[in-house]
Amino acid sequence: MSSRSQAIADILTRAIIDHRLVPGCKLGERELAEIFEVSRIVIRQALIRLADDGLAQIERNRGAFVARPSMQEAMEIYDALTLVEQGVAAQLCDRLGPAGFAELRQHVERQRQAVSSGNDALADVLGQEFHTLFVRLSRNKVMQEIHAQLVRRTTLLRSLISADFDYCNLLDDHQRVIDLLEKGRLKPVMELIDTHHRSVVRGYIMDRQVFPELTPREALQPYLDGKADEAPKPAPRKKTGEGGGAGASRHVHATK
Amino acid sequence: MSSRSQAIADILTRAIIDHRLVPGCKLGERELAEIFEVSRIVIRQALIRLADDGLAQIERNRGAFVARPSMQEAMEIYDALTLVEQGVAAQLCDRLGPAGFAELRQHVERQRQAVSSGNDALADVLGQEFHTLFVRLSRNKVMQEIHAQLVRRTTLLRSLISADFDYCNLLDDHQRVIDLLEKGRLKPVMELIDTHHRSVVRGYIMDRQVFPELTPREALQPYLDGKADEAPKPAPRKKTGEGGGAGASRHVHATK
DNA sequence: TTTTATTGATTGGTATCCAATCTTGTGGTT
DNA sequence: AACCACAAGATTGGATACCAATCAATAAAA
Repeated sequence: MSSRSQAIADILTRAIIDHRLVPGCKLGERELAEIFEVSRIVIRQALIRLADDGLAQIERNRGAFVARPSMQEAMEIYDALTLVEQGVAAQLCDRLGPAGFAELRQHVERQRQAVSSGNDALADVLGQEFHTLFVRLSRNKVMQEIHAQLVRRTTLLRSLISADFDYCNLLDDHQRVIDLLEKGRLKPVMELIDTHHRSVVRGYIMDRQVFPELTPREALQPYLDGKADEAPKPAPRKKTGEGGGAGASRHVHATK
Repeated sequence: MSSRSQAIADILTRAIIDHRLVPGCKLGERELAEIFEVSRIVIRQALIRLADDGLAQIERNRGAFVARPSMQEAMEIYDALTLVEQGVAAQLCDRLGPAGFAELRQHVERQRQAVSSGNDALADVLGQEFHTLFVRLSRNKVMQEIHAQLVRRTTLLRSLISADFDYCNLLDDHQRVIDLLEKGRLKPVMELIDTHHRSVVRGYIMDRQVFPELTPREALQPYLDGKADEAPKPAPRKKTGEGGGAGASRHVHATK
C-alpha cells in the first residue's frame, strides 16, 4: 500500500466526484484528522495532493476548501478536455485495431442497457467511463493521467451547475464517434467531440452559491474502514430552490 | 507568499530542470531538511508535490529520488506533448491575431540572435520558452499548466539522454510553424510539430547509468537565500564515462 | 565464497507545543 | 439601529521530539 495520505486523498477525491463534498466546502484539518483517526499532518499532505490535482484550493492561514472553479476555468477545463480527446481520436484513427473497436462498442452497449433499464446512476458512470476507455486505448499512461485529472475536474464542475443529462443524446454521440472513427472520417469525429462537450457546457448556469448539503463527517462516513469498494453511494441530490438560490435559474436539458 | 513547502518544491524543480539534480539522485529528507534549515515535514510535503508533478518518485520506506522515466515513459511524454501542441496549433489557427504572430516572431528573433552570438545556454532556454509562449497564446491556463508540466518532464529526460541540439534546425522549425500557421495551413503545421519532437527523441540513446555529478547540497547551494532569481546556473555538463564518485558509490538507484 | 544475522539508518507517522493569522463576538460610538 | 474597534478564541503553518517498521549494509557463520 502507498502512504496513508495518498489513501486519504483518494477517499476525498472519491467523495468529491461523488458530489458528496461540494465546491466551497471547508476541509478543516482537525475535523478530517478526527474523521480518519490520523494526525493533522497526514491530512495536510492529503490536502496538498488534492490541491495539486485541482480539486481543492488551499488559502494560506485559512485552510483548504473543495475547489470552486470560476466560469472561465470551467470553460478552460472543457476546452482542454476537448483538445485531449480530439488528439487521442486522431491517434486512434490510425492505430486502433478491431479489438479496440469491439471494446468500445461493448461499452456503449452496456450503457445502453443501463439507460433502458432506468439505472440512471450507472448510465452516468458508464458515460464518463467511455471517455476514459477511449483514452486508455491510446496506450499512453501519461495521457491517461492527464485526461483522468481533467475528467475529475469536470465531474467537480457538475456539482456547480444545475442540469440533468440527456443520456440518449450523449450515448448516440459515443456511438457515432465509433462509427466515424472506424471509417477513418477523422474530421467529423473531432467536430463531434467538440459539440459533445459543448452540449454539456452550453446552457449550464453556474450557481455560485453552493450550500454544503452534507458535513464532511456525513459525506465521508461510507468510505471509512474499507467499505469504500462496495458502497459507492451516489450523490444525494437535494432539489435546488431553497433559501439561497435567489430563485434565478433552473436546470436546462441538453438540446436533443 | 505561499507555503514554505511550495517554495522548496519550486527550488527543487528548478534544480532538476537545470540538470543540477539528475535522475536517480536520492532526495533524503534529513539532508534536505538541513540544507533548507527546515523540518523534515516541510521537506516531505515538498517531495509530495514533486512526485505529483512526475519529477520525483517516492518509494515506500525507501525515500524519494529524482524520477528516472523509462524509455517507454519518455516516448509517452513526448507523444503527449505533441498531442497538446498540435491541439493548441489547431486552436490558434483560427483564433490567433496579428499581435500574437508578432509576439511569436519577436521571440524567434531573440533566439536567433542568441544563437548567432554563440550564447548556447540562452538559446536553449529560449527554444524551450517558444513552446511555452505558443501555448500561452491559447489563453487557457489549464492547458498551460498541463503543458508546462510536460515540458518540465521532457527537460528532465534530457538529463538521461546524451546528445546536443541542432539549434538552427529547431529554430527553423519554429519559424516555419509561424509562417504556415499564418497562412492557415494547419495540416503541415501539425506534421511539423510531430517531426519536430520526433527529431528530438530520435537518435537519443538513454544512458541508464546516470551518476550524480553533484550532491544535493552542492546542487542546491546557488538557490538558497533568495539568490535564486539572479543565479540561474546552467548545468555543469561533465563528460560521461568517468570514475564519477570515486568508487564511493553515491547510490544510483539501480534498476533491477 | 555464499548465506545469514545483526546493526544502523531512514522513512512514515504520532503527539505536543508555539507563533502568526483569521474569525468572531463584544462593546462602545454615532 | 448601524458601524467601527478591539479583545478572545479558533485555525493554520510549522518545529521538535519520539517511536515503530522497514530497508541497507555490514559482520559473522557455514
